[in-house]
Amino acid sequence: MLEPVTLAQVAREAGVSPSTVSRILNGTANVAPDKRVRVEAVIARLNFRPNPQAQALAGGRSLTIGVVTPSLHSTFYGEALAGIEAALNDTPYHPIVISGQWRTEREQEALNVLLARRVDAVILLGGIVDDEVLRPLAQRVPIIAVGREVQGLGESCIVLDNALGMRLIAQHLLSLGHRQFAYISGAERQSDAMARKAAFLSCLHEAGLTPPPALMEVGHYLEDGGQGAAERLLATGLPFTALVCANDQMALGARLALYRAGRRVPDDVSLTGFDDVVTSRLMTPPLTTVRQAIYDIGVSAAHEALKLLDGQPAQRHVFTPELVVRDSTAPPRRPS
Amino acid sequence: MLEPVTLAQVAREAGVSPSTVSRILNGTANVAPDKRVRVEAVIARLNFRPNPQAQALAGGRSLTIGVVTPSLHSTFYGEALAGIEAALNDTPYHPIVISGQWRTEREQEALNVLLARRVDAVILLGGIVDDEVLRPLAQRVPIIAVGREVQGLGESCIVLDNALGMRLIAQHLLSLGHRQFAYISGAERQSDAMARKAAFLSCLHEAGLTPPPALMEVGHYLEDGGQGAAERLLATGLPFTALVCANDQMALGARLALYRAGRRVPDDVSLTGFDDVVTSRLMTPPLTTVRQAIYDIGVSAAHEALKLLDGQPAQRHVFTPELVVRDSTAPPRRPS
DNA sequence: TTGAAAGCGCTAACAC
DNA sequence: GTGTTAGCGCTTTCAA
Repeated sequence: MLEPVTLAQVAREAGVSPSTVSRILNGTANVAPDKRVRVEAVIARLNFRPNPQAQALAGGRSLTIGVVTPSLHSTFYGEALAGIEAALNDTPYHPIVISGQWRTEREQEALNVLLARRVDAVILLGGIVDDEVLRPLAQRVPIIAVGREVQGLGESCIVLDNALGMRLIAQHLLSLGHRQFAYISGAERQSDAMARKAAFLSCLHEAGLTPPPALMEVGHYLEDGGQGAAERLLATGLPFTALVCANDQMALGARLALYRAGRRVPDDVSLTGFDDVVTSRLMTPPLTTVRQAIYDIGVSAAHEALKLLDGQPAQRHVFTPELVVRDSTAPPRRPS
Repeated sequence: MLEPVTLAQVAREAGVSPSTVSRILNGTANVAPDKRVRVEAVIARLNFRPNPQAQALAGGRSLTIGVVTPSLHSTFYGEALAGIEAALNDTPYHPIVISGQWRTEREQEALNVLLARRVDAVILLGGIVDDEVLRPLAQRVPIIAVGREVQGLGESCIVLDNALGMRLIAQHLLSLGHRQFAYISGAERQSDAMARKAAFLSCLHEAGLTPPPALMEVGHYLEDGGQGAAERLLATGLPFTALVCANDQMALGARLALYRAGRRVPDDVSLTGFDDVVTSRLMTPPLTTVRQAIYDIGVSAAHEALKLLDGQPAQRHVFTPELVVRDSTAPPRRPS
């Protein structure tokens, strides 16, 4: 195992002091052109890269940004991670990602690990950990929350207009003539899940409709949850011509339940999602949903983190969703 | 921003020297029981966690394992990442993941960044970077290659029996009575893609069949690639009753092309994948494929990396795939 | 068994 | 502009 080159070696070879090399590396101060040229040549020749651990220790910054995601193998959060990584690409910062695996205590531990690693900032993707936990943490490190409102975190939340998104879906289905709805929600403790559900219900109320409680199910935003919920909905025997899912992943699970039950989409049941993850356009039939520019949201989150680190104030973002009509919705066969 | 607790503070509060605290932390030497108790109490009270940067600098190990993945939002590699993360969970090591975005130069850069970060080992998931690049790297840091053979890397490759997997698929379709096949392959430069293709062709030859070259397409292992390839296959006008895809993601894309073309699955065309990613059982119809325990492969990769770091020799793993028959395959309607 | 002291590779005052 | 000098928080000889 070859030993890595150090800054001291570079300095020696170039006949300058370590500080000069450091200054050139960081642009901290002016350096005479001839020395700069000499040093840069040596750096290139030796293929020198500064040791980030040493930089972190000496500089008090670790040049890393911690990211907590509920899951590493989620189509949805995966896109956000890709956006974050891309946005950090041309900066000295690097993301370090830990998953909370949809469990509160794991998420807590993930945050602790990141703190121990002395990350310079934290980006929290969704997540189920309590606001109470986050607030004290925000005293130790700048936090950007994505897809959730954290009371007391001020402007550093990046959210989607969930109510608008769900209204677009509901109005689309209502205008197709649907009157009998079933709904699969995310978990109670997730603020965006509650926002979507509330918007759905209020839209229906405005149209003079109230879905029976038995047709309001919970699927925890996961594929399996959506499948189970759809199975329970079908088992009620209650009629519905449209099945509204609070995210695309649950719609995918629900699709399987409908397939197994022999219900055709959209002929027998119209199906909708929320998020427009990459795989939704590949479903059979392609899914009508609401586009949440999750990759861009990831990019924004990274930018906000960088701004915070640069001493600038964070700026609240509210992304606007967009209806994407595909083949999974159609007028009900027998309008009731 | 509260200042983190340091080892020196702990030592002072407990009335011992820093070295003693360090020894307790690392189990490096025996410590008198009473001091140990006192120190541990202080650690707990102050919620002290050692600074990993400082540990890295002083100890010469960064306690991180670099992971290079082609993509952060891939159902397939996402599972592997989850496996790696889980396996490292109860160790002092942490993964740091960088994506190569399916581009050689990015992958190279990812490896360089990880080296600069002084990772203690590297796990390379698939990837398209040349073996030539990997071999010198292996001198600087232990490397585990997953899903590809790297000549010269010795035992530290974890692979799947691709030939067996493809044989299972081909034999399944042949036994259903299919005689007219189309095939969508991964890229030329990926050794596993070539292994699967070779196995497919040899299986067909044994059955006395040779698919026309126009029905052998390339889809680069991605959804869009599969869709495009399937569109080109359909455009040839040549008949085929079974469409074999070298991975599930391409099968998903191909499914959309078939849907758009009005070809029913499996009535008009039987469709198969490879990998059994989590979403394949959720396709409409659920996909017949070959299961590659990718999560477990991730776990193994992490274990091998830990063994290497522990000075033990790596051990070559060859995982055995398993046929998973679902609804996307059926006998051809008009056996030709 | 324990403490003192040196040093990991770098940055940042501080002088010159 | 540039070099010298202290550390950053930890581990690890080396003595005691």
